[in-house]
Parts: sequence; C-alpha cells; structure tokens
Amino acid sequence: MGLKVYNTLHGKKEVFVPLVEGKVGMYVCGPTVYDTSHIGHARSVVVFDTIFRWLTELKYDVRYVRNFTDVDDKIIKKSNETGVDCTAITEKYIDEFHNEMDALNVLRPSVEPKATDHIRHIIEFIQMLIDKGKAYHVEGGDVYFSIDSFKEYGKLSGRNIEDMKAGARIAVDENKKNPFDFVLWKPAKPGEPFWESPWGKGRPGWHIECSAMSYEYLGQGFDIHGGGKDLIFPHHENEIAQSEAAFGTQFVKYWIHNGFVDINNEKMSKSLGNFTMIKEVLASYSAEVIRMFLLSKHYRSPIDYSEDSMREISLGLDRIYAFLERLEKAGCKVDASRKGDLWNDFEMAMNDDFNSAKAMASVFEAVKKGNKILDDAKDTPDEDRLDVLNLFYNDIKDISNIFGIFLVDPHTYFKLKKDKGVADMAIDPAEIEDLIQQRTDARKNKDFSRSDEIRDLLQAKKIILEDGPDGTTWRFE
RNA sequence: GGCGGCUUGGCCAAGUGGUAAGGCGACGGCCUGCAAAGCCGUUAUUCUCCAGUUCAAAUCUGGAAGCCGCCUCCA
Repeated sequence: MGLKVYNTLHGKKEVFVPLVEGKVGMYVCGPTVYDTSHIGHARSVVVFDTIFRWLTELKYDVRYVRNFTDVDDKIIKKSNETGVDCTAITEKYIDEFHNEMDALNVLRPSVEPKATDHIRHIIEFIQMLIDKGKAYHVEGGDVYFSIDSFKEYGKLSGRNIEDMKAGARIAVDENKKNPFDFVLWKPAKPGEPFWESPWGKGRPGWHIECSAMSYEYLGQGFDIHGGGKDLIFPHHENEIAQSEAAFGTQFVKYWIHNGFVDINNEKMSKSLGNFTMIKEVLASYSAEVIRMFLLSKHYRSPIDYSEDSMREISLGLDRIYAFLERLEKAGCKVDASRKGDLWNDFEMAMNDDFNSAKAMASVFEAVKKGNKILDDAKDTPDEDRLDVLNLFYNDIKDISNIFGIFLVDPHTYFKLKKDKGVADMAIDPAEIEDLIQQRTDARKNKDFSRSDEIRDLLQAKKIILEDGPDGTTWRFE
C-alpha cells in the first residue's frame, strides 16, 4: 500500500503521487527569528522532520526547504526596543534555533534560505505580478496584491471574500482597491532596514518571501507545502494567490498542516503567560522523551503538554529501552537486511497519513510479544526464537531512524539516566553500592528484616532495587 | 457573524461500514524470602445525545449539546 496524505486543499486523504516520479519538493514555513522558540515550533519541526525521514525511507529523492523569516515588523520592533541591530537579533535566534533543533535530533533541511538573502528574487517576483496586472503600486506607498485579480482566492481555507466582508474586522485602507488586498512591498520608515527597489526604499511583506524562495529552490509548482494550522489563512492562501497568479499553474499539490500544542489544555498565549520554550522543556526532559511525546498523537490533532503526559511518555520510553537491553543480552544482533512484522505494521501506519501514534502502538505491541518470548525462554532463546527476536530488534532499530528516538544503546541510556539522577539528587553511588552489598550479605544470612530495612532506606531516596540472576541492580524511580 | 475541527474506558490515545489498537494507572495471578522488573488475566455489550440509511455504523446522513481553532502577529 502506498502513501496517503491528508491534503488541506481538498480536506481529505489522497494517494501521494509526486509531480516528478521519484522526486519530492517540500517547503515548510520556518520561524520568524525574533524570539526564543517554543514547544509549538518544536512540534512543527519534528513533525516535518519525521515526514522528511519517511519520504526518504520510501526512496524519494527529497529536496526539503525550510526558510527563516529574518525581516519583519516584529524584528524591527524588538530592535527598536532593545537597541540591538536587526541582524544581530536574527543571527542570535537562528543560532539558538539550530542548537535546539540539533538537540532534538532534527535533520537539517536541504536548504534553509533567509528572506534577506533573496530580496532580489522577491523584487523580481513582485515586478512580475505588477506586469501581469495582479499587483499595483500606490504612489509613494505600498505595493499590494490585488485579490480581485485572482478568482480562486480562498480555495485553501474555504473562504470567500463576500462572506469575509460581511464580518469585516479588518481596517479599511483607502489606498487599497479591495480591503483584502495584502502588502507585497512596504516603504521603509526612517531608521528601518531597507533595500532599494523600483518602488523606492523598502522591504518585503511577509507572504511574498515564501512564493519567491520556493520558486527559486523548487520551481513553479512542487509537491508538499507545510506549516502550522494557523498559517492556512492568510499566509498560505496568499502564497497560492501570488504564485498561481504569477505562473498560472498549480502552486502546491499537497498542503500539510500540523495542529497546536496546548499547555494544560490551554492555548499557548502571551496573555496567559504560558509560552513553554523548548529550552525549558529540554532542561526537564531528554530530547528523546520530547520527540516521543510530539509523535505520540496524530500530527493534525491538538496535543496537550503537561507534566503528567511527559512522565507517562518517559515511562514508556524506559520500557522500550529495557526491552532493547534484554534483547541484546539475549544475543540479538543488527542485521539490516531483514524486515519483520513490526516493520510492516509500522509502514502501514506511516503510510496512512504519517500516523505516528498508531506506529508507536505497533512498537509497544512488539515489546509485549518479545518480552513474552524471552520469558518463555528464560532469556536464553533457542535459534528459532532468537530469529524472531532479531526481527523485532532490527525493526525497532530501523524505526528509530524514522522517529529519531531509541537511538542510544540501552546500556548508555540507563547509565545516563542514572548519572542524571545521581547529579540531581546529590547521591554518592559508592554509598549505594555499599548498602547493596550489606543487603546482599544480610540476605545470604536470611536476615530479611535487615535487608528490607536497607531497601526501604534506599527507596526513600527514590532508588529502586532489582534482584536478578546476576545480582542486584539499582535505578531511580 | 463566516470557515474548519473535536467529543472513544479512571487518564492519554488509534480506529479504513463487518462487530472496540496501544500507553499510563488500578486489581488478581506467575516469579520472588518479601519486593521490584517482566509476563499472564481483568478493567468500554460500547464509542456526547437523538433520529435515519444499511444485513451490519465509533465509522455514512440529518438534527441537538458541549469544547476548540482560524478569520489580527502566531507553529
């Protein structure tokens, strides 16, 4: 079964057929770099990173473009408030964005264009629209896109201009031919960054950069355009208007939009003061837990961030690593040449509109099945069983490359977790080992009240003891 | 006001018209000196409500209620 993708343009799942066989052009709207990135940015980036990985897994040659908006009113505002130069601001936040996305194990796109590096292309694009009568310059002022020149305006978001006029909340600008015309180029006020253009010193409006840069890197029409749901209107609607008005051909075949991250069931907003930044989340949880959380729900649904949900995900991740460790101890080895049932389930789920939640469930099912086999075999499987376990092991390893999680070797994973606990709790591991030894001696002498006393003592420090065939090990709760 | 979405067990969450995945939690059992971990079993005769189509509906249609998003910068 091939890949199916939910296309916002038609409001339904469609079989994915790229414009050019074997190749995919994908453009995703990146951040406006004027502030620290929040967990919502992380969702969008991780979702499209996973889509990028999956398309690559399906053997498509993917050209993945994600832009930085580095000229914008908000950047200028911040510059005016802080006295810091615009370029210094954008460079700072681009660096920060890269660092955080690297930490989240996000692959770099094929190209990461910045709007300010493409001003010439933007100006050419605007000129083309003016030449075709799709845009107009108000003397001494802005260049606007003329909504009335593009009959299909509203097709992505399911709006029509007449309905919108009825509930008009938008300020009427006397210079505009139609109140819904939007800015392509705006003149610079004194002290603002500007570029020379046929319409005087100024800078581009927001929407035009994506039309210009996607044209530059992907051509007149391409396969996938993505971003957060909030971008459907007006941003993506306007991109369609600009690009299709310019070229007269379909701009994007498949539109993909991810849902929001809520915080404790509330939308993130400045007024609620609940913006949760990626760096805060990274301080509390590992990158793997964050990725796993972001992939634990279907990308189009809202997802709720809370301490409870993160703790749950974290326990699930422990369980998968514990299984991997158990497999390795039983003698499982990497053999990339083979795929098992788990992979089939995973593939079906991912091909069904990138259903990572369902795909994740198939991993847990495999963990359950594999653990049972190991139980039955008392952790020393015969060849037939080892063969089955090896398939689980290899499938999970393959899945880890798509999800960008379970990539660490299990031993290291638990060691890191332990080290972090030791550091956080300010505990001396030697002391614990000593107590464990004392307890082992007590148990040998059947002094169970003493051994239980030691265990309780450690448990009070959130340390759990596990007695196994090879002696006692410990971990943090 | 316009447009779109959501409502599945204690919580989180998949679900393609064919008879309810998965995770967390809880309870019982196996294992253990006792635990922990792991495994097994039990936790939704039912999918917000009402009506309809159908041999068959959580899935389709119509209606009601509740919640949410976009329409203004926003992933």
